[in-house]
Amino acid sequence: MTAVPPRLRFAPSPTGDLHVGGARTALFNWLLARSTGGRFLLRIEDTDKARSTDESTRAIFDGLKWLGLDWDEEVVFQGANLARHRADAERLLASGHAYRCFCTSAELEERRKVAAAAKDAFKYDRRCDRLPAAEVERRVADGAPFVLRFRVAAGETAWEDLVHDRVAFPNKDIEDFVILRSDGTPIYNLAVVSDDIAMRVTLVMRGDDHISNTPKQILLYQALGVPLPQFAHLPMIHGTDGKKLSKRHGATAVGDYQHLGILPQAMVNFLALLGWSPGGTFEEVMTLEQLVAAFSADGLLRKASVFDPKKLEWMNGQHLSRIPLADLEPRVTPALVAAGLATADELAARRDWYHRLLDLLRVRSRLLDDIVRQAVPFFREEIEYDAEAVAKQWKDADAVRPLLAATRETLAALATWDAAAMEEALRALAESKGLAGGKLFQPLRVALTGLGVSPGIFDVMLMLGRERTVARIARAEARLAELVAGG
RNA sequence: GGCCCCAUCGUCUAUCGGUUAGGACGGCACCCUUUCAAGGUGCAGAGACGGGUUCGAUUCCCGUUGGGGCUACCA
Repeated sequence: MTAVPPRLRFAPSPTGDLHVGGARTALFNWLLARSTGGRFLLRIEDTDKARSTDESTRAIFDGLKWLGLDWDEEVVFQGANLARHRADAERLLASGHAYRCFCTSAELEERRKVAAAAKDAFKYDRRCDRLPAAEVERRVADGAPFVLRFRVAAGETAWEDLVHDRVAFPNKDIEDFVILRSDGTPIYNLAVVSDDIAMRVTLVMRGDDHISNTPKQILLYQALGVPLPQFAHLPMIHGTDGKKLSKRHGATAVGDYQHLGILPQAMVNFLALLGWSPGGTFEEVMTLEQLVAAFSADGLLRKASVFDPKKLEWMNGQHLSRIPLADLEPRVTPALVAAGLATADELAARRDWYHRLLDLLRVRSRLLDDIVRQAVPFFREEIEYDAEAVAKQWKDADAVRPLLAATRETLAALATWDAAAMEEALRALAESKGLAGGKLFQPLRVALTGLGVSPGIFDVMLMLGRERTVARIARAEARLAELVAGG
């Protein structure tokens, strides 16, 4: 690793939501900064005014904040640095590293088409670089529009990549790329280099789809007389079909996962293990703090990985069960409120009860929504009976009804309302009827929750309280009577 | 087409020349058990292919194949 703490940056263009690929890039930059005492900077690359939007910028901020990735200095908006970009381009022109090109995009496109038809690789032929000085002056005087192209010298451009080791490009394969548009605005590679220099970025870590940009940027650094940063190119994240992650793979924005009920802790943990490994055998479920402690550029992998939603859900279930209740509560409360089950005030008023409920439900949940769904019978006064559960557990209504009645009476007569007392009395009741415990507990579960699935039956009754428990059983008896009557 | 990157179970990965190729997710089975989860145990499942180098290659080199990325006056 670098001797001095590195300065890293995440530089997305605000042309859409923060995607998981971008989030992973941001995460690795952040992780490396936090684990080395370096700095993590954020730059919004909004030089493409046509595609950049404020909503996108906001989505990026929100996504990063949700993930818990904070940045260290003022956000840099690339569009604000136009003057410098332009000055750098002019400097390159003055120093002879760039030249004016009068070819129009229409002409270029035509030549590209011709080359494609002939199955030739198109590369700008430098015709404008061969223009006599007088001709160039004449055209400029005439007001002819021109772009600035970087003059790529012969040779080879290579660098020692932190993840790929040595990567090299023969300069003959790099065309004289445009650095300044005819309207005086900078092209990506120039803007990036100019800004990275200005921000004193020492380590550029980004997706490996940028590998082919790197030799161009290196050439720019050299022409500008500035020492090179280190480069690290991260492998891509693919969809289950092996192709680059895109809309047709379903949820790809971090916001999508937030709404699906994924915890940021799980998202970060899952993403961290895509393209990075601490090596050896290790516990996969980690907190952000543990990730920071374990992270190192040495563990960066080069192979593209497939985004597996199944594992993300498992990871989420793990975090759901492990994080402090105090951290879980603020994630669940809004969902409960949105579902109309309770108000935030009501929940706050019986916080102990609420926390006990969360503790009961989170173990059997993978997504936040699973908690909400299971919480319903604990909040609604009137429960609904799940048809499947009724069909299975209340099949023999004539037998179940008296059993429930006896259960109700037993519970109502209990000296104390605690699990041990319930269990002792109910098991005794079942035994007196010659039944296994389950034969009593299952119909009771349906009576209390309307569902075939719930936390342990004694926990359910404890959470419900004696009064509601008894009332629900009575109501179930009535419902059973209707069923027998053919209702 | 050209250039570049990549290649271990279906997926995420361990292995830094010598292992019965290990773990996790998912799948299956069993255990626990009042249901569902969680947890525990077990089973199936991988070095793309061909050449080298070496006493010995998953590991190093070359090639083939396959996959991916880039190829704009987008970023």
